[in-house]
Parts: sequence; structure tokens; C-alpha cells
Amino acid sequence: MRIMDVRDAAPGGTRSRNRRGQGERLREEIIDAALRLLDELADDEALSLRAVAREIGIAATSVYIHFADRDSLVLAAMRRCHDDLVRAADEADAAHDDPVAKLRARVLVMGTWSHAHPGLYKVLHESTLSRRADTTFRLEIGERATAAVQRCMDAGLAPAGDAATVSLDLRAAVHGAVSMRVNLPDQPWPPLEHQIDRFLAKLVGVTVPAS
Amino acid sequence: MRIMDVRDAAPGGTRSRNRRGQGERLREEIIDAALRLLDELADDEALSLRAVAREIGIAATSVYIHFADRDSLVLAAMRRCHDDLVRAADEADAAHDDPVAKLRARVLVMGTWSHAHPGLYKVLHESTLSRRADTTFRLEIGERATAAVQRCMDAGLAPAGDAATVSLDLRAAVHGAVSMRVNLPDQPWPPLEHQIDRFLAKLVGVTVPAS
DNA sequence: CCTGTAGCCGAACGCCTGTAGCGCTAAGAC
DNA sequence: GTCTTAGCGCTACAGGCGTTCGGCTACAGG
Repeated sequence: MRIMDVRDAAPGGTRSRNRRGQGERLREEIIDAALRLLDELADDEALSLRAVAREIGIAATSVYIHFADRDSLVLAAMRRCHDDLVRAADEADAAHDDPVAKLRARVLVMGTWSHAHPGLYKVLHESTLSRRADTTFRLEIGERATAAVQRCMDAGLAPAGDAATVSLDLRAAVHGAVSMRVNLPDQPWPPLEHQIDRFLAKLVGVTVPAS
Repeated sequence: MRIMDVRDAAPGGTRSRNRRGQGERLREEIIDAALRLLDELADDEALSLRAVAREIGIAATSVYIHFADRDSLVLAAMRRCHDDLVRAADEADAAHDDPVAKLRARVLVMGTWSHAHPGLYKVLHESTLSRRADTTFRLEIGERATAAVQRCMDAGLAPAGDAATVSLDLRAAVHGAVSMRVNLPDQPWPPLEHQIDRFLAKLVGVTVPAS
């Protein structure tokens, strides 16, 4: 038997324990660290509980105080990641008045966010965790996009039609464009913004303001 | 020290050795097994050399006769997977005369193939192996699609324009639609064929024959 | 029949993983 | 000052992994 797993241990007493009633702080810190590592790894299955513990200098077993198992941690991280993305999209939407500008801003957020966090984009959209856990919360992004498309139609800024179908086509196209850039980052891709504007014009039928 | 790793061993002498000069047969068998497992796992990093060896009943070390390391094996599997997909697309293309029908058939192959092998689709398009190895061969699919779009334009069946840009938009849209279906297989997706026809009509501008 | 070697296997090393059980320590109530 | 308990750490188990080194064995050439 080997002596022990020295690598796991925190580097000593460098880390101070949370005050009573503040134990939930560690939970947030664990999720933060998990998100940092997930963005680097770009793979939910590759994230190890021990690496997360190492990242913030706690014992691996201390993670179990806040999460039942590894999958629960990954799921919680995904959920927060998703919530952040939805909030960013909502804020971009709220910054405009014109329904077309709102939709465009909402879509563009997917581009900027995926460029800033390609690893997390992969985890959120290509995660295999969905085989074992409930990740239906991921549909929220699509629902809000559909609502944005509907508002364009209602305002007469887009040809009337089935908003769900149009939105699905738009999301598929945008996701595909983003996915290609994320998965083949070394290719000389043309500007995503222009491609998104073409999708808005051709798939939704809105008139995009000249950029 | 533990006794040994009994699980690795072949189940006895059930497997007969290849004749002299036929050693390359095992190589093909290893790639076949790797592809089978990759389709199940849907993740190139999750494939273990030992699992491949187990699958065909050989010792793990025998893989090293034909592949330098695990990554080389995964890369060889990806390459064959890619070649199969390209060949399927070429055959579908060759089965038609009309340039539009050729392009449509080529694109539809991506749909049917991804439906038959969702795991391999993920490995081929979302693999993280590209960070370490050269996987530029994956661009071949796009190049052939661009040529198919160009032929539609040359025949006057699609509005003249930059074939590379139009093809990129089409591929992005189709890839996105497929990716969503592969990554969220439990959702009630509408028929992919109709969605592809909309992409052909709106993004390429061709008149799709009534289905 | 003898022998070289192609084709493959066994055992082991050293690493990493998730997780269980128990132990410690300091904060805060009394 | 005492005692409870929240908040965490330590050790260990039982596996998985890639990879190396040194064999064994049966077939082809002589």
C-alpha cells in the first residue's frame, strides 16, 4: 500500500474555516472553482471532484458536505452557468426598445458569451450528463428566443408565421455557427456578427439595421 | 500490492492468432471495436485502450503493436469514421443528376448518418482531441459541400453569390439542427428533412422539389 | 527436424479517480 | 468555564487508467 495521497491535502492551515452559519459560502466557492475548471476542460466528464477541491485548497471529502456526489456538483455548476447566460441575454434584450434590435442583441450574446467561455459553451450544449440527470432547464434559452421572434412578428417587423419554427431555425443556425467556431477554433472564420445578421434577414425575415 | 488485473486478459485461448503476414487484420479489428465503443460513449476522451482490447478479446498491450498510443488509435478511428461519412455523402450525390438534388442529397446524408450514429457524430464534430492532434481532415466535408453549392450557382439554379459564404451558412445551420437533436435526443423535434429544405430555400435560394 | 521471428500475452508500475468512515477543532450557546 | 456541534480534514479502500518490459508460441523458411 502506498503511503498516502499527499496531493489532495490542503497546503496546511492556510485556509480559515467559515463562521457558523456561513457554511454555504463554501458551496458557492466550490461551484466557482468547478466552473473555472469546466471552462478549461470543456468536458463535463473530465471534471474531477478532487481537482475542484485542490483548486480551492480544501479536502476532497469536504465537497460531500454540499453535494451528494460528483454529478450533483457538475449539475449545479451547469445550472448556474445557464442562469448566468440567460441573465446576460435578458439584460442585452432589455437594453433596446425595437423588437428587432432586442432579438438581435439576444442572439449576439450567444456569440460573445461563447467566445469568452468556449469551454463552458461546450459543457452547456454538448454535455453528456443529460443522459443521467435532468437538464431540461437548458430549454429556457430557446423559449425566450421564441418569444423574442414572436414580438417581431406581432410588431409587423417580420413576416407572420410560426414563431416556434422560425425560432428553431434561427437557433439551430446560430448554434451551428457558434459550435463550429468553438470546436475548430484555429480555422479562419469570418465575423460571426455578419453571419448572424444574414440568419436574421434570411431565416426570420427582419430588416437588420446597417452595421 | 494487489494480485493482478485479471479483467484485462482474454477469456482464454478462444481467439486464434492471425497467420503470418496477416497481422494488419488486427489493426482493422481494433479500429472497428474503437468505433463501436466511441459510438456508445459519444466522447473521444472516454475511450480507453483497455476497453477496446476487452471488446475484441485481446490483451491491452497488443494494441501497441499497431498504434503508438491511445491518441493515435482514437485519431485513426476518427479518420476512418470521417472517410466513411464523406463516401456516403459522395454516393448520395452521385445518385442524382440535378445539382440541387445532388446538394440536397449530400446534406440529407448528414441527417441520416447522425441519426444512425449520434455518438460518432459527436466524436467527429465535438472532439477535444483536436487540441493535441491534427484533425484538419475534418474540413473535407465542408469543402465538398461548397463545391456542390457552387455547381447550383453555375447552373443558374441558385442566385449567384459567394459560394463559400452561402455554403458556410448552410453547413452551420444544418450542423446546428443536427447537433441539437444529437445532444437533446429526448426533445420532440420536428422532421429534420423539412428543416433542411427550409435552409436550402432560404439560405441558398434554390427551389426544392416538393416532397 | 530445426530455428528465427511475427504475433501476441502476462505482470507490473505508477498514477488518478469516487467515496466511506472517523477524527479534529473552533465557534458560539449556556 | 463547559459543552455541543458546524465545518471541515485525514486515511483508506477498491477500483480504473496508459504504458513498459519481458516473455511465450506457432508458423514459415531452411
